[in-house]
Amino acid sequence: MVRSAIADTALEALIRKLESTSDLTEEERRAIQKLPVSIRPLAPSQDLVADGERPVQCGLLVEGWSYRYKLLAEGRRQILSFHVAGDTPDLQSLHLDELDHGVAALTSCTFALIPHDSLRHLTRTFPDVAALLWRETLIDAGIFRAWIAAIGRRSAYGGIAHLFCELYLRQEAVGLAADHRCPMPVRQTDLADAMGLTSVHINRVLKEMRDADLITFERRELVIRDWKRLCDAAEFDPTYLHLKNLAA
Amino acid sequence: MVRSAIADTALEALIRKLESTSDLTEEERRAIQKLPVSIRPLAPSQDLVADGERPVQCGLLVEGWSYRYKLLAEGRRQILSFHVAGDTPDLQSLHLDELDHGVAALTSCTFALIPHDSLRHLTRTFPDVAALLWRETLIDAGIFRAWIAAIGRRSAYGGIAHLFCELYLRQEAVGLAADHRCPMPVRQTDLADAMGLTSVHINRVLKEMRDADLITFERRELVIRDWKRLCDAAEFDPTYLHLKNLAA
DNA sequence: CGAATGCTTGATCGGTCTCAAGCGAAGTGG
DNA sequence: CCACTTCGCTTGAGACCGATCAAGCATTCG
Repeated sequence: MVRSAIADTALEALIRKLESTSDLTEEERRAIQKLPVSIRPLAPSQDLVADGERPVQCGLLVEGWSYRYKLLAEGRRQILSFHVAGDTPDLQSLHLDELDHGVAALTSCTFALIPHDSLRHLTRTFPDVAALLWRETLIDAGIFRAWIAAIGRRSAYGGIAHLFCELYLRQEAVGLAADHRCPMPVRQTDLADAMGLTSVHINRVLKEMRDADLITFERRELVIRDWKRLCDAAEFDPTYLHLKNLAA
Repeated sequence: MVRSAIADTALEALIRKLESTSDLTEEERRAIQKLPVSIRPLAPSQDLVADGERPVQCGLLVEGWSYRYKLLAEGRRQILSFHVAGDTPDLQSLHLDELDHGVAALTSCTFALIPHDSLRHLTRTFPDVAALLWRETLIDAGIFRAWIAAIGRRSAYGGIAHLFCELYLRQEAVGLAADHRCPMPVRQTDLADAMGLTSVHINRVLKEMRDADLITFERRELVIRDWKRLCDAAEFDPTYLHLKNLAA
């Protein structure tokens, strides 16, 4: 386990995320800060963990974007969620041995890896910290539920709008975005695999949204030109994200 | 809190479910048995909890079927999951105050309600029990992920086949099904709202599956006439259910 | 018996897919 | 510094899966 500045930064971010919901005691904070951490940089489309693996550690995303995915026959891919700094996309491996999906880097990104052993010891010692981590996985599940409704009962237009609303708010919540603009380093094929559509159709819908002056893109950044109308198009209700400060 | 035979039965079922994964100590078992429980029968399509509510208890399904759902404009409905005896469809309310979806009865059914306070006390006292309940919610999330891939990147035929595979195995795992036949009290509209399709199309696909001699229905019971071919059509991989005894 | 509910089927429509081609930007190597 | 390749975005034409609208039928239940 290498102890580095980036490791400390990662754990600070984790603490801040947990404290955004609830207070930690000094003791709990210290215990988290003392977690052993190793750093793992990933190149775009490289796997953090593959489908079927049995990880012995959890990845905390420190920088860049990653995504969860499943592969099907004939090269079909379903993206299950996108992740930004502060997320822990394989936290569930703490209690489910075998992974039912892969986690890969969307952009170049950096993970902080925390051994299961240490996390289990932490959660056994501090039930309140366990509850907070549990809560993180529950919010994750809420995001999946919203994703199901986005794909299942929304038009392509509405579903994509919903995704944009979510990704903007999640980034705003952790200080990665403001002013209705946020990083959006996804390719149109990624959007397609997220929404269960083809990239050709994604392209046409995005053009429609641009023509409607809802959004624009500026160098891998999403610019939301009319937040209210975007939310309406998405039938967006942010409850499921369980954010404290809903500035937007 | 009424103490009744059905309450004891409900908690026994919960204990059996938790023990199917891991062992409980005598003390833990006793603590669960002592949980206060009230019984709540529901008529078909009646809500256990509505979207936006802040429950102060969790429902353990004792008998019958229920489902999670979200409503959208113009009467659109997305069903997020189906539930059978032993499931706890609003367990997440233990750590997420506001519900982001409704839970309703599909058939007449019975819930055992356990106060959050008692569950919190239990999980704080017994970290291993907390871990097991946490695990339940993680499997739930895995089911959502599978559902996303079923809707997003499978044909109607494949998606419905996937749903049937899942619902059969989940029932088999808790002793509610065997011999490739299981209760399936869902109407075609329910299937439609689960898969993001119309009931008309569901009807046609079911006819196709019957014609292919994959399945039949006998009085609200699904009969799987060719498990292997059904799994193939579904591209079904049961890993995500994390079942111990995969007889099928 | 009538009403309600859910299943079935037909005809037609439309949203999304498929196949195909062209374009621009960003590397990469000579 | 300029081919050359690669990758992602864009657009068109035609096909298809699933939606919509509509009607009839069977079963259940009051």
